[in-house]
Amino acid sequence: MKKRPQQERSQQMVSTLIEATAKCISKYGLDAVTTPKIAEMAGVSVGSLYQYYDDKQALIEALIEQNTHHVIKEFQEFVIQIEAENLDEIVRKSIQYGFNLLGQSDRLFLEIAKNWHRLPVQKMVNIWQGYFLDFGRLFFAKHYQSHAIQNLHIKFYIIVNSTLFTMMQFMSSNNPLISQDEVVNELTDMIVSYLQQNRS
Amino acid sequence: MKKRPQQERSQQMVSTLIEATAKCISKYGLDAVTTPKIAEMAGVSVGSLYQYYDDKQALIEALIEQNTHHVIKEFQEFVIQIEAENLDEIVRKSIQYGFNLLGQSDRLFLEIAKNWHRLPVQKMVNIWQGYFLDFGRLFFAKHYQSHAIQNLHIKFYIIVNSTLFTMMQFMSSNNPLISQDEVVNELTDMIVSYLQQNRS
Amino acid sequence: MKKRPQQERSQQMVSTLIEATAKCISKYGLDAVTTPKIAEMAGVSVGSLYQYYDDKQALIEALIEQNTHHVIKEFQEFVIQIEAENLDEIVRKSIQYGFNLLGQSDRLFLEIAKNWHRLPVQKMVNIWQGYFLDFGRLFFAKHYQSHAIQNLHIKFYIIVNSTLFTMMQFMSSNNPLISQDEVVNELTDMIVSYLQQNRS
Amino acid sequence: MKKRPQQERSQQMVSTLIEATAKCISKYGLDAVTTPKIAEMAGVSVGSLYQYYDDKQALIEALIEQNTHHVIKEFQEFVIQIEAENLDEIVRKSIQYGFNLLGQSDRLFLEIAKNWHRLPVQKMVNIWQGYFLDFGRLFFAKHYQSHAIQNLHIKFYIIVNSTLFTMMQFMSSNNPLISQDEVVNELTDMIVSYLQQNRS
DNA sequence: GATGAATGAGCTTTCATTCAT
DNA sequence: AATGAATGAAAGCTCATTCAT
Repeated sequence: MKKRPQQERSQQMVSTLIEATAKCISKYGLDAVTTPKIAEMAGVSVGSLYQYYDDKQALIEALIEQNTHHVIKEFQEFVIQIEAENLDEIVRKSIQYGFNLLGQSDRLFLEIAKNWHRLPVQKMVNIWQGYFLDFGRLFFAKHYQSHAIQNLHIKFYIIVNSTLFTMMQFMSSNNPLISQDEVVNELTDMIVSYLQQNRS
Repeated sequence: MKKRPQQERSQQMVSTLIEATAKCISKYGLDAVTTPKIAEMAGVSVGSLYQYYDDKQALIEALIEQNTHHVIKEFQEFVIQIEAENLDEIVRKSIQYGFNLLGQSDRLFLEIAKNWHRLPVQKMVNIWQGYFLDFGRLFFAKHYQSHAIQNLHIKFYIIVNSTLFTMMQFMSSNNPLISQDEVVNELTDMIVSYLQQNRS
Repeated sequence: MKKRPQQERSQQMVSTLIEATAKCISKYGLDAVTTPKIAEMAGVSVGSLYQYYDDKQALIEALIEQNTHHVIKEFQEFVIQIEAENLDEIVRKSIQYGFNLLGQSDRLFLEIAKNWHRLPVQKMVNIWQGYFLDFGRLFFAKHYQSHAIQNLHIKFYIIVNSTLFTMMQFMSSNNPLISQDEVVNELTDMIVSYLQQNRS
Repeated sequence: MKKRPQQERSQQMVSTLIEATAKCISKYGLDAVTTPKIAEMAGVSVGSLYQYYDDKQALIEALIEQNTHHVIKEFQEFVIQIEAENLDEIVRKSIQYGFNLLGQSDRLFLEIAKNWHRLPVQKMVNIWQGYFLDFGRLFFAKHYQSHAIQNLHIKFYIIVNSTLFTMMQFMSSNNPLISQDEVVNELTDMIVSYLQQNRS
């Protein structure tokens, strides 16, 4: 961030700008977002935008970062309250939760997901993976003490990427031959069988 | 396509343009490709480009389509000559093949993969899935006659998307903690355990 | 230059653009010249400007260069036809010629002279100095054979810079206490006495 | 100036602003100086800047004026203590002094010199000339009583402008073929021979 | 008086597309 | 059919200046 705001209304401005950016991405898609559009959506001048962010990219990154933290926090709270000792159920509910997330918030998450490689989402993915990894270790320690799982970090890398992209792809293409429930079921099956493979 | 070229000269032009587009994407990246650059690379005028394609998008679509057919054809030939009756080996070799494909061809496939959602790749994915589906049915009919696999088309939808994106993500980010072999192994494990789940 | 024009009308365009740039500098001053103004003055679109020149700076440089060559050529022709074997007269007439040059052509030369250090005028100055140097050597060889002048290149460096800037300064400030003729006289005196110093 | 500050606080502010302007010109160059940068450098708000100066230009003018007075005063003190009755030596030492001035003080004087025409330097030049004129009259009255020098004010106009610009040009361009000492020598020669011309 | 957030006209530059030749 | 010069809307960004606090 370019400037550490010193008055309260600056905080307001930062919020307004990020919110406007989110709205613009939802409305126009990431490719068509422009600084004039963001400024207009925020009801401020272009100049103001550049008082707070070095450039357009910095603004979008701020949005992503803010969102990631928000989403992960919510997801953590969600997972904690899952009352399931069963891997299948945890996975299924998590995927379900992910679909809800992608489905709400207009196209925002979808746009982010689709533009993956041009956004600083790697950071976000790493956080997610780290989180899953911790969670996974705990879970497996508790339920499958006998066997430590090999390569857990690679497995989670593969699961996270596979799942996110398949979900995103499904959401963007409105495939009429497959229902969302089916995708949830099958993804769950895939993940669970993968993790339980070699397990007695 | 604007025009169904029926003369050899036109066919030649179409080929040249598509080839030039491929080279430009490889050289500059999809974002930086411009019609003047393509025309220059092809050694023709911009005007000619627009004689054969309505717009830039149409030209890129043509490239994708042509490429898909080409790649699938090559892949089919590759699969046929795999001398393996073992699911694990088939999957492993196919993924290996995919990595080779992404790795070679300059950046072309990688650029396509990364820009997935902005390209008419759905068509391509559908073709892939159709192909896999046919292949899968044959394979399972032969080896696991006893049990028809439920939801095979969904399973392949999930496998194709999961695999392609994970591979692409791996190729674009140069993750130093994970090796390509590990990704091949784990993806293979995931797919195989998924397909063999519920199987005695 | 960005593009080697391949059609005749391109040559026309290049001329038009340079001419328009000259007019704009004359009209608005170098600081206030903008690409839209140049394009408008030329009666073409901004885009055309960028087809022929990489950027605004390149266009201005082209103008300077063209002008330098033009002016030096004219000056050479002027000097040749001075029928004077007398140093004083040659210098006086040259300065007179310079004033005429600065005085005509709207403010163009004046603006160039004033913005000296931000323009690629060094090249131009070097050309001028080289020219003067050759001329000077010939002149002194002819008239003052007995004594070679020491440090002729430095002397010309000092004379060229002193004269050009004093003239420019005089032209821009409209000093009411000094007349142009007086400046011509005194500059001539200074130069001549400088060059004839130590001479019997 | 917008406001004649009569309180000490204001005097302080004026000084601070001018000093900050000088620092900014040294640091960024005249072209890249902005009012926010000046305010920041001064440790005050932009608003305050505009409380004391109508606009950026006025502030820079104030800096120039203050500096001129300061420099001239120092120069006077310098000249007084030159113990030389010889014109050559006085001129030489003065030019030497000027080079030291341009060379020190970061880029400030150089920037001023280079941007000559956009700054209210005329006033400064006039002051210099006035000073030199007085000095010159005294000097010539003392040493060359017999002949009053004609056109002394014009001669000094020409000398001041010639010298300042040649020095500035030399400082800004780092000409590798000419040394500073040579420039000092030749300028001195030029000025001295000019002033002593027609003198027995 | 002092602040500094907000402004917005205006700059340079790009590139898909057109159309006279 | 082929050409490529010309287009111009629109992008990202800057900064002197203002004015509500």
